[in-house]
Amino acid sequence: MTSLSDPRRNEALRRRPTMKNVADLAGVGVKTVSRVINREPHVSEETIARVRRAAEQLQYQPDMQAGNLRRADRRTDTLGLLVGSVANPFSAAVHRAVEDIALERHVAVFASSLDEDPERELSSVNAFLRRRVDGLILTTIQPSQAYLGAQLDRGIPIVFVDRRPNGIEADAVITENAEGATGAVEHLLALGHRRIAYLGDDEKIFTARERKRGYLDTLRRHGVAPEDRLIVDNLDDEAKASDAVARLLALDDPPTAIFSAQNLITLGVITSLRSAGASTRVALVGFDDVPMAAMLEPAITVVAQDPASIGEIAARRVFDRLDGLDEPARDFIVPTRLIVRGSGEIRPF
Amino acid sequence: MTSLSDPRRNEALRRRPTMKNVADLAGVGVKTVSRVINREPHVSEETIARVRRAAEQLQYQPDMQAGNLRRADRRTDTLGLLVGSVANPFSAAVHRAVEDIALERHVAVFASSLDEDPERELSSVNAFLRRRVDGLILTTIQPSQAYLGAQLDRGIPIVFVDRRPNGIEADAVITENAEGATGAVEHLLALGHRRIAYLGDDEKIFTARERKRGYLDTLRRHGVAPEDRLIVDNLDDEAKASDAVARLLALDDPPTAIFSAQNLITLGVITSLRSAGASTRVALVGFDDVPMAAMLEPAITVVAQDPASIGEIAARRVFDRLDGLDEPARDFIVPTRLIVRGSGEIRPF
DNA sequence: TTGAAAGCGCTAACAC
DNA sequence: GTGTTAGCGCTTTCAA
Repeated sequence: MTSLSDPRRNEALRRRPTMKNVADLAGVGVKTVSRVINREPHVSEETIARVRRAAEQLQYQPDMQAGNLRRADRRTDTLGLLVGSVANPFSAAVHRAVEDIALERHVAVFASSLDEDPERELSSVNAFLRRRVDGLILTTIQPSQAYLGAQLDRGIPIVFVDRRPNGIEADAVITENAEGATGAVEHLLALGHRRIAYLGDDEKIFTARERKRGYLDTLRRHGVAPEDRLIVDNLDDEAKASDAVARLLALDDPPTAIFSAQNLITLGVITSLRSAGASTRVALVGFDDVPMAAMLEPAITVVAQDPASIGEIAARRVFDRLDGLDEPARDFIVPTRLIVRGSGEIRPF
Repeated sequence: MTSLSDPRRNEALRRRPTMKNVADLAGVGVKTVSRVINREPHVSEETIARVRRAAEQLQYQPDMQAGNLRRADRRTDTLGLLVGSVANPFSAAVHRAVEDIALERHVAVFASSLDEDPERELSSVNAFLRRRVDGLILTTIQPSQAYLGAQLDRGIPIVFVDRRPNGIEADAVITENAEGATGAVEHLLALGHRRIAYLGDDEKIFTARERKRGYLDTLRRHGVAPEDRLIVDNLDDEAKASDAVARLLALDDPPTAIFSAQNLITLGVITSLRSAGASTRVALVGFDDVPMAAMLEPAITVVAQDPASIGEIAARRVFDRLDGLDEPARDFIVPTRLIVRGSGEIRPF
C-alpha cells in the first residue's frame, strides 16, 4: 500500500499517465486504447466506454510528441511564425489571422520576434525546425534565405510574408508597396502638390525599396523631377523622422506635402509638423495605418495595408502545400486602400 | 545509382536525416553523435570535427521531440500562453515580455487567443498539454480553473495573468485594479468633481469588478454617495460606450467627469464627447493606456498598466518553479501609473 | 474485435 | 574516448 508520504506514490502522481496506464486500468491492450483515443473503428461500444472511463479517471492526455514519432504522416500539427515583433500591431494582426486559420486544423502556432536581428532569424528558424514544425511563415531580414533550401526540398512549406525571399524559390505574400505609394503620390499630385517629400526607412528593407520606387516612378511619370533634398532615407525611428521634418521645413522652398513611407515615421512626422505649427498647412499621407488616425486633428490620410488578409493567405498557402498542392512558388499581392481622412487633402500653399 | 526521378531517392531526400545517418556518414556510433550535438565531454577533438562535418553535410537538425521522450528531465522547452487576443495591444505586450524571458532559456512559446470564449480556453489548454508544454501562463475566463488541478499536482507550473484563478491555488500576476481606480477617482475628486460617472465592462470579469469596487469605495470614503444613474456596466464595445455617454450627457444634471474603466470604452467615450462638443468640458480619466493618447486634443489622462512587467513576472515565476522553487502560490501585484495629459485635469463646470 | 511486437529518433545506463 | 542496448509513449503491422 502506498501512502501520501511514500516517495513512490508521489513519483507516480507526478509522472503523467501513459496509454499503458489507461490500458491496465481498463483491462485492455494499449492498441485498443489507441483506437479509442484516435476514434478508430472496430472497437465495441462497451470497450470504448471502459477505456473512456479509465482515461477520464487518470486525467489522461495523449502525448502528441510520442505519437508523432511513429505516425505515418509525421506531422506535429505545429506551425512556426516569425515576425518583426509580436508587440507590433501589424505583426500582431498577421499573427492573429494565422492563428485563426491554424485553429481550424487544430494546429498550434509558435511565434517569435525578430527585432530586425539576422542572428535571431537563424536561431528562431532552427529552434522551430528542431521542434519539427510542419510549416513556416516568415518575415525575413537575412540577405539570403538559401539556408532554408534543404527544408523546402524536404517538403516543409515556407511562405514569406511582407518580404520576398532571396536565393530560394518560395511563396511570398506581400503588400502592393509600389502601387500603394503611387496611389498616395497621385493623390497629392492631383491636389496640385509638386514639392512632395519622401521619408522612408532603410533601403535594405524590401518594403522600403518598393515604396520609394513607387514614389519616384510616379513623380517622373507625371513630369515632376524628384528632388534629392526632399528625399530622406534610413529613418528607423520616430525621433529621426521628426528631425528630418524639421530640416525639411527649414528649407527655402519647403515641401508642401509629405509622403511618409512607414508607420513609425508617420508618427514622427505628425509630432514634428505639430510642434512647427504646420500640421494644417503641409499635407501628409502615410503608408500603413496609424492607430487612432481618425481621431487626430487633422485626421491622418493613409495607404492602409491589410495584415489580416496577409496572414490568412499565408496560412492557407502553407496548408494547401501540406495538403499536397504542388505548383511553382508564386507571389500573392495584397492590395492597399487609400483612406482619406483630412491630412492628405490639404492643398499646396 | 539513384537518379533524381528515382522515387527512393526522393523519399530519402524528403525524410529528415537522423542521428543514425550522421553516425554512419561520420563512421561513429549514434551515442558519439549525441555527445557532440549535446556538447557532452569525453569526445576527442578529431571526432567532434568529423561529426560536425557530417551533420553539416546532411543539414542535420536534432529532433527535440524524440529526444525529450527519453531525457531525464522530460522537458520540452516549450511554454503555453493564453491571452484575450494576440492582436490586442495589452496581450501583445505581455506576449512579447514572456517571449523575451523564454528566449533566454531557449524556450519556445505557443500563443493562443481566447476571445472570451470559455470553450476555447479548454481546448487551447488541452492542445498545449497534449504538446507537453513545460508551463502555462493563462488569462482565464472559465468560472473555475479546478480542471487544471491535476496538472498543477503533476508539477506543471501555471501562472495566471490579469485574473485570479478560482477553485485552484496558483500564482497570479495582476494589476492593482482597485488601487488604480482609486487614483483616478481621487484625481478627479481633488479637482472638485462630485458627479463622476463610471463606465465599465461586464462585472463577470475580475478586472471590471475590481475597478468598480475601487471607484465605489473611493467615492464613499470621500463622502460622495455613488449615484446609480452615473454608473453603467456591461459595456463590451466602443459603440455601447458611446451610447452610454450620450445618455449621460442628456441627464438633467450630467456628470462633470467620467472614469472609463477600460481601453475600448475610453475610445467610445472620446468619440461621444467629441461629437457632443463636450470633450473640453467634461473631464475624462481612462483605465489602461490608449494608443496615441498624447496626440489627441485634449490628450487623454489615463491610469496606465504595465503589461511588459506583468509578462516578465509571470514568465520568471514559471521558470522559478521549473527550477524547483517550492513555495505557496501567491499574488504579484503590478502597480499602475497615473499619466496626466489633459483630459483628466478639466475642472467641473 | 483485439493485442503482441517492432520501431520512430533520441537519451540513459553501462560496458569496453 | 567510444559503442551497445534498452526504453521513452506512441503508432504501425500483423497475427489471432
